Amino acid sequence: MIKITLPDGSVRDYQKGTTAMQIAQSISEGLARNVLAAKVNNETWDASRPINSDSTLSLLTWNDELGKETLWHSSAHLMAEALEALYPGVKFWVGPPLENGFYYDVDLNGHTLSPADFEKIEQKMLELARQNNVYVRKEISKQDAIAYFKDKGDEYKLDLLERLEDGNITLYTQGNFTDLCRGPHIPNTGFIKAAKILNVAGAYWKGDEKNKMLTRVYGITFPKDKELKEYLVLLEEAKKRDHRKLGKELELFTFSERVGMGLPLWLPKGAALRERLINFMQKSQLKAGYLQVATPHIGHKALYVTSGHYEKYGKDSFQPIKTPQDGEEFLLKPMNCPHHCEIYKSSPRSYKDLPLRLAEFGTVYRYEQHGELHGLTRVRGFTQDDAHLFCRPDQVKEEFIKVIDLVLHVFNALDFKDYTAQISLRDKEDRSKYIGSEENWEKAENAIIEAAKEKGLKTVTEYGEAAFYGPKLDFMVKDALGRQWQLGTIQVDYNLPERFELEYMGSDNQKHRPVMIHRAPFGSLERFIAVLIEHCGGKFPLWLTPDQFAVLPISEKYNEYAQNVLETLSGMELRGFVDDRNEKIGKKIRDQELKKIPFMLIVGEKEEAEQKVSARVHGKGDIGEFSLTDFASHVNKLIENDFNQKLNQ
RNA sequence: GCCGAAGUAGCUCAGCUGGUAGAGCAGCUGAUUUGUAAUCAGCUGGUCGGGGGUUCGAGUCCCUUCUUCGGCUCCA
Repeated sequence: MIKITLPDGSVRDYQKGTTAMQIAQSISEGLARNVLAAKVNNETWDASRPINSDSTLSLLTWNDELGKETLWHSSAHLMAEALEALYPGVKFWVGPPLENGFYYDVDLNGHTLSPADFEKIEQKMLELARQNNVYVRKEISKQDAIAYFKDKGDEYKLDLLERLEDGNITLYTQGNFTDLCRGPHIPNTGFIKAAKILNVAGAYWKGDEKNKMLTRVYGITFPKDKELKEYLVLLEEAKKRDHRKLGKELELFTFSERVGMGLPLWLPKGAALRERLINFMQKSQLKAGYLQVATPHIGHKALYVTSGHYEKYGKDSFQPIKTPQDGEEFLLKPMNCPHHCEIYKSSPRSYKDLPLRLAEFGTVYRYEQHGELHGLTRVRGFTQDDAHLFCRPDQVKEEFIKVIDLVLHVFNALDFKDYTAQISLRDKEDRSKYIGSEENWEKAENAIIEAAKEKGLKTVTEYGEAAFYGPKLDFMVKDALGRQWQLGTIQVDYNLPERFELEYMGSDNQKHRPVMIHRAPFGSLERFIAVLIEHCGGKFPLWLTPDQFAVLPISEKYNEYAQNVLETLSGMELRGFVDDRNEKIGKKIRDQELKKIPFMLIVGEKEEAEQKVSARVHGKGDIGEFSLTDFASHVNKLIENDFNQKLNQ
């Protein structure tokens, strides 16, 4: 007999070799019907795998992340089986589960796949699923595994096998499909009741652009058809929040082929929103002891040779601009730090001057590959809320922590709760990608790790994500469709001060080298606004929104009063406009609702007589009559409360 | 840059197997003077992304190029 400890702490005795599924059955039939996999001593196992020793056990269902993961992983196998049935000769690389669904990388062996084929694949998957085929686990010797895939002619699996240790190799078979796989899997294909192929895309084999491109087929499955329908509705809703769509609808920004791809043009409403964000940041920075500087859009090539950027990115940047007569080379600035280093150098610095915090909303230009451009989130010209802090080595941690506070202040003010703090360190394998001494990197990486720890940030650590001159703490936020983007970034840098030979006079009357911290809470204003738009679905916070109100006269007879209302409210620092089109009030309301204007102020005979407005809230409806001063204080109070509430969290 | 898909009026889209472009909204003009999510009528508007080709004839077929979309690679 073995002792099985369940999550509630209870201990039960079972026969040696009992499976999680049998244990589930012993608890309740209903539970057994929903068990997808099991966690045995903290390892995820097949529910059908015999347990041979005392263990802790939790049963995984669709409600567990790991349960979902297992179902989707098994679904990838099911899709592979369907693909193999439909397209003979396809070869398989890997097919992992994702946060939402799964994919499989396949070599279609000359076949092509397009959205028109999706339904066929879905149908095949469901047909196979209905066969309730069991996922059979089989431990196999490396030799036999190699023989199997050699016979099948699947060189990708052979490549995978090369790196696996003998004695640790398992195959899973369901129906007619056998895959090299660590598992675990759901008990049988019958758990998969709904399937949707989402899209296909190319993906380099092993993620290396020198390799062949495989076809990545994305899909998602559910244990109930209803859940698939709900998911598809959710996807549609998410698409409505896409900043590219809303940016057009709300007249925030546009692009022009003639101006050039990836070069956003800010329309008046978008520019106003941008300005407001800049003001907000400037105020926050002023309080935090920053000094505003301004530098030009180009810099001499020598500047970037010094910084190391030229060597690292010279080929992949916009190429130098030459002066007509002496052929001097200038680069569009891809970042502000070299300019700021020169500002630092413009005068001798004392230890008493530090930290020196130089801030600039600097517009920078980077050559992004054609296929990379994406709305406002990936562009070729963008504005950073950049600043560089020059400090003494003993100030690094404190300064770093202050910057974290500033970033969190900004995220809080804009209600960004769902972010990931990512510590981006060097590639463990390849150090050739970075400049600077081992010692400096050690110091910089430790500074970040310690500061993040001290602030109690929940972090994930990614190796190979550091900048070439230093490690970073990046704040990642997801867009409407779940794609993750880097917004805020903080970087500790011991290298640029060395390259620019930055110095300060210490209390010991000796020259010392300062440490630099690069930081940008928004990161890029363009990207930040993109994520902000998706985050609030175009319904911006009142303090930020381009137009806070629209005055809607009932008929043209009240246009003049409407103008007076606008002027009065504008005088009270509120923003809005008059909709004096020759339209009925219902039409005006509808249009301004669609434009997501927070307040609609309806004025007619009664309002004019009483010198009032009838206010209506976006998405809610009529909230009654206000005098103009009452309305202004109502709005200001809402803004104030909103801020206090958020910033006190 | 790579793989795949798409590009028709300012916007959203229709246009079957090739027979000389169509709707709604927006815009303009007029009527209406309106009370809480679309007043009515008329009009304007497109070298169907660009270039080349096949054909008697191309939005539709072929080639090429640009842009956009979904990913991959990259991201100072």
